[in-house]
Amino acid sequence: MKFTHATVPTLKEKPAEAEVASHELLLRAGMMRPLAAGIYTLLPLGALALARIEDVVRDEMNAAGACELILPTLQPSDAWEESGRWSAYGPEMMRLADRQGRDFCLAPTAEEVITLTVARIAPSYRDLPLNLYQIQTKFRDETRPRFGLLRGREFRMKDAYSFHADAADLDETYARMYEAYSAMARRCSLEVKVVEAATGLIGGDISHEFMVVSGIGEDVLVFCDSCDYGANAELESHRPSRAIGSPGGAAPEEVHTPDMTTIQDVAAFIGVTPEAVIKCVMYVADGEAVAAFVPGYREVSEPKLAAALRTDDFHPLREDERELFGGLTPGFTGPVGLRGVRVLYDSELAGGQGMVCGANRLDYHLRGVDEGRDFAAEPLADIAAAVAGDLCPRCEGSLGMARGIEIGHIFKLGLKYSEPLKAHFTDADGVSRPMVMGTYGIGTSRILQTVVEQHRDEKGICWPTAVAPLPVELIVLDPGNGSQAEAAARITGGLAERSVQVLTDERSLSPGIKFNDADLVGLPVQVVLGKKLVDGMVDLKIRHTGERRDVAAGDAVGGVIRALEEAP
RNA sequence: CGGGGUGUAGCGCAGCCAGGUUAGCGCGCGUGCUUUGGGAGCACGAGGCCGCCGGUUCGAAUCCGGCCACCCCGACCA
Repeated sequence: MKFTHATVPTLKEKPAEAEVASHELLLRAGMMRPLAAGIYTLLPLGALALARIEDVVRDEMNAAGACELILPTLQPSDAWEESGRWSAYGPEMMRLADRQGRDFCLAPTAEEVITLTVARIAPSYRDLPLNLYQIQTKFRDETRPRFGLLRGREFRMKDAYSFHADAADLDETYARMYEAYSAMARRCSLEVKVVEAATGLIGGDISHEFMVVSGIGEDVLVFCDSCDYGANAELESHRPSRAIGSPGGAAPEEVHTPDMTTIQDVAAFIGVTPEAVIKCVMYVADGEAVAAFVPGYREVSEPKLAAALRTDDFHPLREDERELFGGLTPGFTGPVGLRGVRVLYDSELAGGQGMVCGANRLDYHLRGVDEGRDFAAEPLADIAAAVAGDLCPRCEGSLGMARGIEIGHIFKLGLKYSEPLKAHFTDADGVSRPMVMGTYGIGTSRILQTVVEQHRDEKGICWPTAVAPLPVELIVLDPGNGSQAEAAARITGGLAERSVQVLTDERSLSPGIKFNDADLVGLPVQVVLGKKLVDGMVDLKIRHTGERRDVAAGDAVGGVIRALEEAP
């Protein structure tokens, strides 16, 4: 493939829109171009890299016994109405109407459609299990698209759906998908951590996310330093390592705390640590006032709060909603004597003694408050976020935090779709039962950018061989030189016989430009044809190490093959 | 959704505050010559609804209003 034919519009300068390295490099290396927010054209090299990644995914799915199919991307609302997600998915779904005014969406995922399809073609337990997947473009009208392909509104994803006669059979496939996903990441040279995750809009009981640890990740992860426990912060569980409260004993006493609305201020003023203060965060959930209490050194976890409240429709109290709390003031609200609002206490508050909290009176706090005696922490719920140093829920290790890029997510769905969409089968006893389902997604375009994020240096991308758009770039320094052209043809032909594709840069440009473009594009092995060819030598460069070798022109093909075998 | 920022040639930017010649610079692009092992030199040249609509003015890239697009931050921690 010629460099010019591949249209590789490299950029010398960083495009203004690129905030993260991988985004910048994909643009500068001429692999993609933006069309609108979160929507990109993949140019030939980008399309090739995506194809390599999707080949890996396809290969592992097939090896795990799944079969590929193609589902419609344009889907009628009916299916989504039946599952209840037409409304539940909200504004994130791209919706449109046809000329008759019938509602459709551009599919963000495909549980409904696959379930309806399988319901009609697999009536018997003899037809199960099934594991069907597709690799397709998906659409989600993200609140805030960003970081190039990492959070796009149009993106590529492999989505698989499995159907089983019982939960044990689902467990088996789930485990196989877990292994397949690990293998895909490995083959893409991505190091993943698997964490327990919330099931969100997809639903179901159990799910695991495949995360690439990265400072630019949008998810916060919690890990144990001694066992394999790992969880997304949105549902982690932890055991506190610090004690709350303070030495006390006496009855509650009001303290004048003018203008002290932060935990820090109040704790310092009264002479206790934040561990002794009860933090009250005020929310409005489904139009009702909710006071969430957590230890002063922690923050409320809104994803956990949503789970505890059983609603997503809540937000922190706004100025104009104060009357819902009977005029109580943020900063001075506490559990003692609080009435007329819904309350939730973080479990850690149970049994706290000698606590400090808002007095429900402007500019006053209470100290010497004991849970049980002065107020009852009911109901208890896990609504606080973890802090580094908390203890593991499973062992004696302690928890640390990291950020991660979610590349894959697998779910045990159970009956969430098969019941409403009536995906029933007849079991061996002649009884009709809903199928037990699983769903497994992996973002291939997101992997594309994640690979770049994890494999690069100051000069450009360093593609791992397995997913490089092409394995070799051949740089012909003087394309007008007959012997160089001849050698280029011979080497390209020799490599083609071994199924090694070559990107040939035979542009009439100065060498520096071609060298720099080659490093920017980052194919694993570079072959340079230049002056040394007179002495029968060519240069070979290993991109990821920068190592250069002189190789006899006659052995160039062998040299490249050897170099590719060594490259990661 | 809330807040902030930016829209001027393919890319990166200046010009705008203090309105007034043919709207500039670097890179890129075209032609010619010279160059050719890490982003070459000279010469000539092409390329702009100054995001869109409206207003103010003798005159608007510049001032005012509205809209659109893109980017960033935040989504309230008391």
